[in-house]
Amino acid sequence: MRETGVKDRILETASRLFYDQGYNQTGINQIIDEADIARASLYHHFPSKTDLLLAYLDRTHELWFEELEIHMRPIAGARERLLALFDFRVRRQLKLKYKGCHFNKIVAEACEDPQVFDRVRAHKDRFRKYIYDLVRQTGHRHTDDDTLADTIFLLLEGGIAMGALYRSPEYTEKGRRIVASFL
Amino acid sequence: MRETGVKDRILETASRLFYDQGYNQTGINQIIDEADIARASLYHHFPSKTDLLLAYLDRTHELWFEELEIHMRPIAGARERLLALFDFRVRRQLKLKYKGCHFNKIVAEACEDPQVFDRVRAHKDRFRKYIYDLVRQTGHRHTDDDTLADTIFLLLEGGIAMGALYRSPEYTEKGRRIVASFL
DNA sequence: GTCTATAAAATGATAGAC
DNA sequence: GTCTATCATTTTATAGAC
Repeated sequence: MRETGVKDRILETASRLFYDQGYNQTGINQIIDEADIARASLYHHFPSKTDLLLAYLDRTHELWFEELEIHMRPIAGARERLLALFDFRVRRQLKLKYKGCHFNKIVAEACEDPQVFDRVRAHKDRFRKYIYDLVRQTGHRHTDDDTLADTIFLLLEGGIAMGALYRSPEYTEKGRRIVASFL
Repeated sequence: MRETGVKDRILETASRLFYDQGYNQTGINQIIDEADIARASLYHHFPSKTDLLLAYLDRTHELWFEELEIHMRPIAGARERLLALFDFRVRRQLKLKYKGCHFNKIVAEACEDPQVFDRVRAHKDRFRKYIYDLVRQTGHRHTDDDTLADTIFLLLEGGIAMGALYRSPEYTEKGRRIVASFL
């Protein structure tokens, strides 16, 4: 069993469990069992559970934007691309069974660790910038360039949160229709 | 020490800790210590930690709408009342130090208990209806009565979530400005 | 109803052999 | 680097005296 294989399997298993069950409800023992690795192997690669959490956030952040790029690649036109952000989120909700935003979930678990907050903020900041750039391309040259971008961002965040509660994409879809009426 | 006094003190202490630290990160022992009651007294009034959680949700729900009523009472006019919803949320964010929505936090902690989900949905349903009723009073007799209400609801939810992340009321305030431009 | 003592299991993390 | 055995805490919950 190659080292990288083991390390990856640990991180993949931990990622799945952290998202499905919650970080605090996932014990080290369960990760060891389900990844089928030795106890000491986990602590060799990740000295503490917090290190595993930070690696989870980094990995999820990377995968998130990779999937976004794949989704957005074939879509042309700033207006259509803005609406595609909602489609991207709806598709993810379906795929992930409406368990909400990976990052907001971790913040909600009352983790006070500043390293965690920094990573989550960095993730949201980057996505917000992505929206802002698209809005500018629509030709909306009003003073409220940013207001439109903020609206889209908040509707997406609200839609994901309510999707997790109602186990439904309907709020994200409502957000899409609202934005479509603006553009 | 009267029974009701003990029971109330347990629930008050648990409520504070569940919100500040998170439900899963709060142990029964800490509640017993900080409420300064006997171990068996807690289990007498609340047979399990889940019972305590359900009582917390019920209590928070009641207090939430009581505080909303107090905030809204002096405000006249449907438009002003709709905007006052944002002010109410901003004021709460300041008071509660930006720890987010009590109810969304519990859902995010990956509690699968249907009794929990039912209570959180009931809370959101009631607030959503509150918004819908106000929107109808504005005279907005468009087909998109509900769309406006949904917009307000989602902007509020997104604002609270981002408030918890950025420890700032700015996103809720942005939501207010967005809605003010509609009305 | 409240008390203390304790159970039974799970937690995150470490030691030392190989 | 991987293994097994184990530690010290902490977890939720119960028993039985008063």
